Amino acid sequence: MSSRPLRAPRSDSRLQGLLDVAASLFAQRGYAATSMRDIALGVKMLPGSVYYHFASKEELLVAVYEAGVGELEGAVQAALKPGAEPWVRLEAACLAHLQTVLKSSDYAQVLIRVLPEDVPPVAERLRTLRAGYEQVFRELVAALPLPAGTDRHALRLMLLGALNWARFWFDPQGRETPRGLARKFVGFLKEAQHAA
Amino acid sequence: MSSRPLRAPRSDSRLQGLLDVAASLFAQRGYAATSMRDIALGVKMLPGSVYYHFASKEELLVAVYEAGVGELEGAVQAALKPGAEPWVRLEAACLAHLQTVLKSSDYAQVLIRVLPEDVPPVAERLRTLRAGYEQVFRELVAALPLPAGTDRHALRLMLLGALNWARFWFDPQGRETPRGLARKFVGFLKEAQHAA
DNA sequence: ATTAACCAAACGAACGATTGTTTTTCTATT
DNA sequence: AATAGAAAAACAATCGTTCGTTTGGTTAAT
Repeated sequence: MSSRPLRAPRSDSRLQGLLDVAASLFAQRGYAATSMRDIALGVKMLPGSVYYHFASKEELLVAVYEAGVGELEGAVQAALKPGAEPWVRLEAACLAHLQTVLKSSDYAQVLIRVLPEDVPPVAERLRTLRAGYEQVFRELVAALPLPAGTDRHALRLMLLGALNWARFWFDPQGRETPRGLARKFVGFLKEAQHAA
Repeated sequence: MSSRPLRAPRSDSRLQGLLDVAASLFAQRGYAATSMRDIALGVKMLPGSVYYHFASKEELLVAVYEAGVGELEGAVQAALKPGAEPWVRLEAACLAHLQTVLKSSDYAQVLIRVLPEDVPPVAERLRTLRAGYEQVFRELVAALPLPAGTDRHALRLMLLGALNWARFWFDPQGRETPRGLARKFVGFLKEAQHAA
């Protein structure tokens, strides 16, 4: 039954704008320092009206987190050429990650800025979302031709840590570019001997 | 005149306890999510009494930050043997940094958890404090025997990023140890060729 | 020795502002 | 006529902070 598909949400709905502003503020100020009023005013809504779209501040954050994972996964997948060498693929993924986090996406920045443990009621869902994304890097690192005994777990965490931390010092106006960083970071690891 | 030295501050003062609790809560929950009431209750004071010791929440954070820098600098300096090889010295510094941040010191964790930009009124002071500490790593990286053309700036930021990010995934109960991490992280970089 | 003065340290109580959220009412579109 | 979407107004709770007062120990003059 119910042959008619549910009516598509009104095209000019401000839901998207709401998410955008929330992502922007969460990314800029963090979760606790961002109020529902700030978000509402950002889309010229009244504070209470936000609750028509989201049941709580936490749920709003989860929605932003989901969009962030989506953007990151999309960017990384789009950058991965299937046939390429493992090291080239890893560098491409790092570049996509850096570009998304450092420039294009407030949503992706929230993934780095807001920690799951900051919001206990939804911490587990946030952790799951994040872990889902990081799975890509697990596979990329697993495919690397490395000396036996190399701790791939540590290598992945080192690389992701370096990438994520870049958010805190990277200056878009500066000389450093995401491309240069990705090349150097991966380059530092590439030819190491990795003695156990 | 007034030959007598000023009376020493009362030994059992609760100022230290106040700082300890503030550091612990800031490290655990972040700055915005920690209230002056939480801190005061932690030392069984009333909220207003905290203002006898610190003019504002921001100043309290600065004091914690200063103590954090002190602990980190102390730990790293103590770990550095003057004569040792550059790579050995770097690894020792990383180990000291990791141990302090991951285990012993709430104060040091605040340096990682609370970003200068989170507290605009004192952001510049926080940045200065942090930069002062990181100077040690500048020197350590500068002393490394590396191929000409290696970007030491990027190498330092990669290493520090990896170290700092460890705070977000490290599990004290797990198999990984600070010592093992320091050895692996530095090891990954040590024998790379670092093509420009 | 006694007392008056002082001062660090904290209490107790409140301030106005802001927080996340709820409820009820209105309005535009279908 | 029905409903999605937002306005309007308020709720209790909590926020950082201020202020007048009290306490207890130390110092200095009697």
